[in-house]
Amino acid sequence: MRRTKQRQAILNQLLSSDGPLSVNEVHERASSELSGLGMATVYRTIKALKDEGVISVVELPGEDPRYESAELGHHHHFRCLSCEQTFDLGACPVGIPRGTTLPGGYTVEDHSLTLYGRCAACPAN
Amino acid sequence: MRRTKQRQAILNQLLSSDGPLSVNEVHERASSELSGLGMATVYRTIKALKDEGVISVVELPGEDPRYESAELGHHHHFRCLSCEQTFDLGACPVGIPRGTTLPGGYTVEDHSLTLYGRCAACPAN
DNA sequence: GTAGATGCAAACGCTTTGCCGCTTA
DNA sequence: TAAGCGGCAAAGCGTTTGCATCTAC
Repeated sequence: MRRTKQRQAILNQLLSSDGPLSVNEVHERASSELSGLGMATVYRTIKALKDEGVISVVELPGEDPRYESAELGHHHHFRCLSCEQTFDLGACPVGIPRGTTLPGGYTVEDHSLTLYGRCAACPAN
Repeated sequence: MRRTKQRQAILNQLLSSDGPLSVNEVHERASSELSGLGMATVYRTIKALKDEGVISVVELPGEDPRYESAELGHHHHFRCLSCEQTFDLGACPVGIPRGTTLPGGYTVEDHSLTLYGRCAACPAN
């Protein structure tokens, strides 16, 4: 994979963010670093980075897919209802180990949790 | 709202399912009850039922929106990785009350949890 | 009889693809 | 200098809308 200024800008944004970014967010932020950046390039580059395993997809309920470094392990996300930014969280508060069987015969292999509320920068009202 | 056979069929499917249904799933199932049912009708009817508060939207990560009876209270969903059906779950295993503040200053108001695995009807391999 | 509902097809918005000139190694 | 990459514009695809016809009330 070639090292171009477009890819540099896109990867910069993805790796320096404190939460996963959508295609639009990447485009906005990377454009301010490199104006004229095309949308198609962002789509193609994100796809390539994903295929190479550099970034991974974060799917949140009702949101466009977001992308973040693939280095991060199992973690969940917090979405601020005020500023609509999405942040990474550390701890996992879900006490359901792999292999647990729930009433109804559902065997759990994985889970996805998203928390909603207000981030530190957004006042309570 | 008028009582037509199309709406009857659509509502039937939504209320009798044991999990939320996507627009496509509603269309498939309702079509078998009433062939010739148009996609636009399904979209329009679902929108109307939602606006009236009869059904509510269920957004799962990476999935098209699904719809289910609005009567159901706070609950979560289980997605079978084998048959790709989505089921309602009863208990909520997330021990984070509203108002909890997490490290980083995130104040939690709500959450969304989806479990993945195998349903009772799908053998382990 | 009439307002509202349906089905078809066109419009729409976002993502992907084709093409060709430009750039990196 | 040659394969890869970027930008533009066209193609795709799922959802929404306009319109004429039909139907529940």
